[in-house]
Amino acid sequence: MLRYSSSSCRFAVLKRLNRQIRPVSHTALLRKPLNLDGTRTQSSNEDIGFLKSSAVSMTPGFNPFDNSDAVVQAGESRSIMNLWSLLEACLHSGYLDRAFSILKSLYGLKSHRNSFIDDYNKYLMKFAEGVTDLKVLDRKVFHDLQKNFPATEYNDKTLAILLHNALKIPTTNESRSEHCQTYLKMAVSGYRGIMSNVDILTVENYRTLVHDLKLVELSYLPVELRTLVDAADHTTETADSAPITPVGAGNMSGTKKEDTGLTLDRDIQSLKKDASELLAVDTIGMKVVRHTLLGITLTDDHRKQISEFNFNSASNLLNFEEGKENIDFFEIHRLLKTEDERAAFDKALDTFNHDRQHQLENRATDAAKERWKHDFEEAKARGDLSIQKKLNIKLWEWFNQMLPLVKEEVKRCTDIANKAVSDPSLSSQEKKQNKARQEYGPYLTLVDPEKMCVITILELLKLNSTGGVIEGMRTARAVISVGKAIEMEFRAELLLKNESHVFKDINKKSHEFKLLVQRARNTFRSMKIEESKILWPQEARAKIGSILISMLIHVAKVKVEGVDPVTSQKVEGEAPAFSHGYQYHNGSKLGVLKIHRSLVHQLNGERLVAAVQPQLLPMLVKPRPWKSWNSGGYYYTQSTLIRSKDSPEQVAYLKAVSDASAIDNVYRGLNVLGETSWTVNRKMFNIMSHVWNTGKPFLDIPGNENKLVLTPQPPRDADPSVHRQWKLKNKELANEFSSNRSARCDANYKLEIARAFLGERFYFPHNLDFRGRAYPLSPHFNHLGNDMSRGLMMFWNGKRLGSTGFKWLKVHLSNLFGFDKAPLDERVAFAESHVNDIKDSAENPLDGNGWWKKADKPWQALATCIELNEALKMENPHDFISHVPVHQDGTCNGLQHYAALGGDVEGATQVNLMPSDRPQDVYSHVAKLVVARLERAAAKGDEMAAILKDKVKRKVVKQTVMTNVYGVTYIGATHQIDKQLSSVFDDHKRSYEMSKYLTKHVFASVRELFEGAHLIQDWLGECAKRISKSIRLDIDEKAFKNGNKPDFMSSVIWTTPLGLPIVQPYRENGKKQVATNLQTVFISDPFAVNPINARRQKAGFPPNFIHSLDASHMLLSAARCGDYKLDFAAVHDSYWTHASDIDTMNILLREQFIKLHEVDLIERLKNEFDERYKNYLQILKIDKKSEVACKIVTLRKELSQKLGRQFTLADEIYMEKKRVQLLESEDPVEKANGAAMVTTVSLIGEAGDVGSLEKSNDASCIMVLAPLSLPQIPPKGDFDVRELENSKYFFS
Amino acid sequence: MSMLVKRLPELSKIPHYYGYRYMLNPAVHNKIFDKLQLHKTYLNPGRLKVLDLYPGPAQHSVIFNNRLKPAQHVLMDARPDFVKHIGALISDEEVNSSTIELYEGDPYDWDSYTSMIDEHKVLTPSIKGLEAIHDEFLVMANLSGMIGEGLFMQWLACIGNRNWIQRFGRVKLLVWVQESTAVKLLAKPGDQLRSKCSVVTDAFTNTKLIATMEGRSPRDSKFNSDLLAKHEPIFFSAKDVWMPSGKPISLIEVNPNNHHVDLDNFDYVTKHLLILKSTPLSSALDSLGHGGKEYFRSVIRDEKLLQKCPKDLTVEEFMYCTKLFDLWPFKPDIYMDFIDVFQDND
DNA sequence: TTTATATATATTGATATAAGTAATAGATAATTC
DNA sequence: AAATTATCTACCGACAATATCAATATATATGGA
Repeated sequence: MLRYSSSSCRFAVLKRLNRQIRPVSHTALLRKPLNLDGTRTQSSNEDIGFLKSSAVSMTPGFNPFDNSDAVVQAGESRSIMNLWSLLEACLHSGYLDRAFSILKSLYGLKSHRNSFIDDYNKYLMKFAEGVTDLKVLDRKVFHDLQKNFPATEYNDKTLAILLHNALKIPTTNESRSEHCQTYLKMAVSGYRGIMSNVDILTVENYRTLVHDLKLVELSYLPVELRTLVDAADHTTETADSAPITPVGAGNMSGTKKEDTGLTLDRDIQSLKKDASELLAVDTIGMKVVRHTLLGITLTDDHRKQISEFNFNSASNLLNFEEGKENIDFFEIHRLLKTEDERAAFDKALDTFNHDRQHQLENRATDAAKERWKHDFEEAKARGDLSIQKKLNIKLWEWFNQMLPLVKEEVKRCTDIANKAVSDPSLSSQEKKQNKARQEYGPYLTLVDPEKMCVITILELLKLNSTGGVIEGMRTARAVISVGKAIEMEFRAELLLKNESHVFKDINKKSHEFKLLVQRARNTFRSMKIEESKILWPQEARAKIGSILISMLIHVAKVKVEGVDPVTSQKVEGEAPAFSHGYQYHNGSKLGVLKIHRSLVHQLNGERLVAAVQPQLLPMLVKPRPWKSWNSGGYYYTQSTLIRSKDSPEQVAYLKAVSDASAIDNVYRGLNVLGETSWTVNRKMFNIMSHVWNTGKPFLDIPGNENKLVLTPQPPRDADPSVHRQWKLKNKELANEFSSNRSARCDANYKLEIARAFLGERFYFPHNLDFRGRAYPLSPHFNHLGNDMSRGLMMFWNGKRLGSTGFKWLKVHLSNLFGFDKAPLDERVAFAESHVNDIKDSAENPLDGNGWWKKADKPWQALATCIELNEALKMENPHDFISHVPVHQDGTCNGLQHYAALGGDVEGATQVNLMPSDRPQDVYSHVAKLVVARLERAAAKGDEMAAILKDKVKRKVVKQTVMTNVYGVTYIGATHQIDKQLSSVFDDHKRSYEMSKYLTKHVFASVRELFEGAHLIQDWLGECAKRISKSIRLDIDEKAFKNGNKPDFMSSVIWTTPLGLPIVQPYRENGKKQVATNLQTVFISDPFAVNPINARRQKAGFPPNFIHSLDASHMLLSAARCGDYKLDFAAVHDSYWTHASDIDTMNILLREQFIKLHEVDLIERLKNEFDERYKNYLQILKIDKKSEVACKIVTLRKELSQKLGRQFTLADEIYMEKKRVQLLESEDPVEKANGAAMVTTVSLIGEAGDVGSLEKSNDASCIMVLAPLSLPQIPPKGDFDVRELENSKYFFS
Repeated sequence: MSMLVKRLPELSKIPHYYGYRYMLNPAVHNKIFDKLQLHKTYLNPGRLKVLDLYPGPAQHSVIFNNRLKPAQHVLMDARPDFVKHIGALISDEEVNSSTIELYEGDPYDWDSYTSMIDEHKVLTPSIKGLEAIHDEFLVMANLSGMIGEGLFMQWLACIGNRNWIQRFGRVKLLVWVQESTAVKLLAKPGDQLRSKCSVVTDAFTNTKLIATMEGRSPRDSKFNSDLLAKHEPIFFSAKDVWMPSGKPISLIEVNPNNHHVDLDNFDYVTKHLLILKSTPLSSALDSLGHGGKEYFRSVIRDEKLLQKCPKDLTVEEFMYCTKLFDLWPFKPDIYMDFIDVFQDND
């Protein structure tokens, strides 16, 4: 983005984008008669995000990197991030001097000047903590702002800090009042501006200002705090409870009534704390998680709340079954009779869960440590310290040995940071070490050493057998994981601290007041947490990770057995549990951290699935709604809206549009997804867990294999090919073993998490991949998982089936069986014809004849069978309360979007965009077309066609048709088809030949069917290619370092209909070696701006664009379903809701699809491109002998002579840049100068039709710069998207 | 022989073939032949069988054939253009040799040898003992192409294993390789490029540098100057080499020795130690397995050895480490020393 | 006290590593002479 | 400016080479004015 003129404004851009470019053709008029009447026009003009957002991201003043000078920014944005994280680290570690010098560096970065005050404020806040005299503080601020950072102005936050300290530092009342008044008077945007800094001021501060000093009116306070501040005043005075309205009444007002019903006093049955209940069913694995998950239920506080509810409302329903499992909230909830009761229960559960969620996210490491300690002490008490120690005992020992080392290291770091001068007496090695400490020291001193130890141990155990290492892990992965985990912990603590700050110095008086504070906290969590945008540099992560790991390596020992090769005696000894070494892979070294075999065996034996990231489990409460690009999801675990693959560019765009609140529709959709409540399907869980415990393979659960056994080595002098086979065989065995292991591990994770969430209500916070598709944040266990995960979960809320629901449930079952290509009534009939099978499957899932196992998706089928069976047992099945999500899947969703874009009538029909009595099956249709082609060819005497023509079935072409949307290449498709055909032909060579031939026909058939779609696909590809080979005028000189061809830097950027800016992240990977304690690791610096990977940009754009559309469709549909209070979930192009709501959802999703495609998206995309990439240049080859070419050559010669050297491409670009700047100038003289200027580019511009001059193959070409021009939009077919309103099988 | 030169322009039509380069100056070949003193090994040429791999233009084959007069001389190549060329060449009366024959097979493929020797019995070398270099079998090869280095390393392993053609005895190899490969193979303790393959070369063979290409400026060879002094290779000009472009090449003579090496352990130890080639053994040994540092420090008394870096170690010292490694009760499983490549099916 | 040169140290870049090219082959980008 | 050589091969979620040394860039010290 260039900033040519300061006066350009968003409005102009908006207008440009909105203009109608594609003339409405006659056919279009015919197609869209409704366009002429007002209602339609209105609906298509309604902006769902695109217009506003694209305008923001293309305003000339906006630069993705937040500053105008692209040359500087690439370097600066990186150093800013590094300085920030270092500043943050230094401040939290209390290195104020160093922090100040960092501040100076930050001040030195001009591009950062505007937000510098925020950094200063952070510093000031810390600085003030150590100040005991207000005057000192005043002087400091004055001096800094006048002398040190004269170009900076204070803001309201600065004042809030001063105010806070004026209230904190002991002084006379007069002086205090005086100071406060002064600060208040200095307000930049009024008292409100100062008062809004709840992260600085505390409730007590507010109270003093309002009630004691009477300097501020209550109404200037943020609305959420007023009640509390008022209440704080009352309680201090009366110590008695005044009736208080709950804070954050906004979202709770509906339930206020129950609140009074649940008075908080009296008869609190203190329930016995019973730790053993947690362990009863425990296979030792997952204790950490389980403890974290379940342990929190133990506190009396929680029980109190539950029991209060129990006592008052439904005493006979609450039933703590001692010694079994956690409370089955789901069961309780399900059995409640009235809506009121449910609401009350929900509310109590919510309060309870808010607390648990808090614990879950914050106390994970402590919980693990406690577990180890507990086991250790138990063993000690028993006097059981056998050689084969239990794992936890070992871990506890390691922890205890590691801790002093870590503390020592932290101390050294602190010393060095404070001393700063290095002792000359030290050896060069020590000096080097100290230097390194200076770098990582600040990061290492942020988190409690105890926590760091626990994190290190857990991370390493978790990484066992990852990364293809047989008994261990990759070092690079390990150090970064540990570093990241430390950072995460730090950030969680920080968020926690920030949150508590406002409530810090409240005198907790009464129970009521405490509760009030509690409530306020909860609202605050979703309200006012300022997320940090700071990320630690990878380098810092790797460094502290390696420090910690090397300390663990040093202390962690295991008992080992071996055989003395001389005496053949068994020998026992002790060896490090972890060992750092290397392995080769294809001649590249790979750092590995091996775990000793005895420990690996122990880990397998104890089935420890160490610490699922406890921060990333499903949530017990509704996720924090998305409000901005980095605020939403978990409460204390920072997550960003988009999983940008280390692409600061997209983040910058996102920030801009997010700040302009242009993507609220995205948030709405995501929040609906997050609000869907789930629970574990207990029946399914029991079945699976039974199967699991047998250890035998079952469906997609692999069996339990103990250890890897390799084949024996062939004799030394066997032929080399024999040796090779042996090695291959072993690799295969290892591969099989480890993939089996990881599959089993994965299933184990799923089951353990499900176990922990039995009877719970939980939610999935979502975020987006870079194209806008939504994914749950929690890995392992979520509804995007495999059939097993999906079978394990169901909606928390139940809904009565009703007649349509009953029907849809049957259809669903039929679909799960793969019987989804028939009309709906046939699918219903299919289910009905299997009533007995359903009954048998549901009642004897494992011992019966296992009909359900034959389904495509057996686990989900079984879950559905169970529900259907229950329903059928009822007198009126329609009364059955159903929880199973029923799916509606788009048939080839990518093709559906393509067909809508391209307007192919035939294609649209085949993917069910057109109403039809029967669902169309595009794969069969393509197969038919291919056969037709082959027959024609065979008739002409083509032998291959004759052989193939009766071998082409649906299955043969399916994958290729499917992947065609993703831009599968000819060669890739050949492989796919070869896989199918290889069973037909025994000769590999021949089958490959046939595949090559057949692929051509399949491609041609698909192209024929979706002609418009393919033209669009090609067009998208061509655009991407040209864009990624275009040159920005303000290109970095460094980009020219290798010759006359610059590195291309522009990625394809577009805005989705919802306004989400997408930046394709494909760049060359810029990994570098970073030295750590253990080894150097090869990692990429996320802030490096590398040249574009043009190939991937091109190949990725068509599918990504389509995906961005289907993502938009999904989010729109989600939001709509949210409006209708449906429980909604989605897996990209499969939309889920209750059986009874399917009809509604079907209407809504069609409506949204139409809305999405009513606008000519392709045309709009072209406009956006034209706007965004205007003034970009491309390199063309044109005919040497053409007139323009001659002119250019002459000009180049002239300029070269004037310059006295070769006139380079860089010079040409620079010259053109000058011209454009002049042209866009305000000054008429400059403008005229610009117009008069002749550059090589302007010559091309004058020549007009450049395309005709293009020559690619001939030697008689010269390379010239031309303005970037994109190809014309391909013509559109006649399909009208509104047809699908009545298409039954569009989604089904 | 003059006709061979005549053939050159014709040859230049053959497309570039993955980096292979051939010396095409008869004079140089003759010089090389003189230097090799092959008659000292092959006292009875009447019983000598020669296997010539990737002969390409086969100029050297003809020259060697004429001077060595072996009983049988098999050229193995599979590249169509060269096969055609060789076919024409051996039927040319000027060549005048009844002993040269072509076996069409890919020398890269292990099966080519088994089928040629065991199945079709085209070439049946005698089996000789390990006390001396095989005196009735000679293998020549041109591995100057880009796959050449890899193939040579495998042949080296075959020398260790005594399989492949080395199962017939200690068979001498005359191999054209890229200069960089020769440098690697011949690196001595202390050299920058001392690597596993040079240790292995030292351990299994007695290898000599016979000829190498002159650098652009004379004597800026990558070879160590002591090495040049010791081997006194023949220097030839790049102009005598076809293709005109490509990397410089060298000719080495490999004489397998009668080794007694604990192959697998030796392989593991050298491989791992040489990763940290400039780290003193006292630290580097730790990367051999859990507790490596402690073990080796307890068994190696020689402090001076512990302070040496792997790149400075002699073969004997590596053997010593291997021995100690073998005696280590807690040594790691050396057969699990590979990465399980990440690959997902379907 | 200031500027120029020399030396020390940090950063960057190049190269080697292992040793069947997984069972398959064609298009296209990159590099080199 | 042509020919050889390398890369990649369907999208996303996804998950990563390293040791060593030479050469260059930057910082520090020194010396001279």
